[in-house]
Amino acid sequence: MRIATWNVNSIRARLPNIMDWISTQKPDILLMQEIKCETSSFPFLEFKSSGYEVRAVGQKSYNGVAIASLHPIEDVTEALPHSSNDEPARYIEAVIKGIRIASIYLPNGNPVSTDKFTYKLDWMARLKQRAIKLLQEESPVILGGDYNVIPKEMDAHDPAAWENGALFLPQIRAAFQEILNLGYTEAFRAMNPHKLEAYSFWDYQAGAWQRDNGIRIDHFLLSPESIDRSTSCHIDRSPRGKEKASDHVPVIIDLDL
DNA sequence: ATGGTTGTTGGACAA
Repeated sequence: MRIATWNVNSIRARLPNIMDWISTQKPDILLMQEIKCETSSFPFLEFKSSGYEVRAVGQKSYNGVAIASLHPIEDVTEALPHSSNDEPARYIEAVIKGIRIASIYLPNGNPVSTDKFTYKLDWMARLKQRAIKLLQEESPVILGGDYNVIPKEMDAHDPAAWENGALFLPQIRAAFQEILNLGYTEAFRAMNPHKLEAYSFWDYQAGAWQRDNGIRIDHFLLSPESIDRSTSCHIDRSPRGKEKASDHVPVIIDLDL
């Protein structure tokens, strides 16, 4: 079982790249973030022709998350608990082959001195509550997506450039660590403890990709029941070098099921 | 310090 997460930065702008990647990697499940379209505008037919069922929750212009799967998607939840009606489209959760799996687009939180930062903290607190609830099922849980969190210094090419930002401030890293402390494992670092220059995002600006000035902010958090079944986790940076690339690349996890 | 880029849109805003 192969599961990938990818912030695609517009599903419509990225469709050829995504279809190309899917046809070679053939993930059983692909979690997507920043589809940047309303749910009704999602290119469901293109995915269906590649064998994928898709459940999406979108909105006009911004945000939006989706789950594409070769296997039946059941028991879909389209928002975090305690969301308001006008909540941005940042969370979708479902059950696939007995795995409870979520596609997460955690708020960026910048600028730090605005309500965007407090919204990020509030969102992380609500995610923690959901994570607690899901652990109680004592079954495989996989929370994948763009967390907008750089966990450690080693996860940034230039940590100093990020130290006062909402992706790396101690308060944010602590909130991320709180979720791990519940009993979740951040799969990439657990399975590649010393790997350096393993990034999942490079800004479009200032030649960040050419300089390998990246950060690792796209993560898989696994419950004990799912980390026990995982065999590897890696990042495929190759899509970042293509024409019309997203600024993020896919993170892939393989499981024995 | 500023600007550098991309996407959605048709001017900012978000990242």
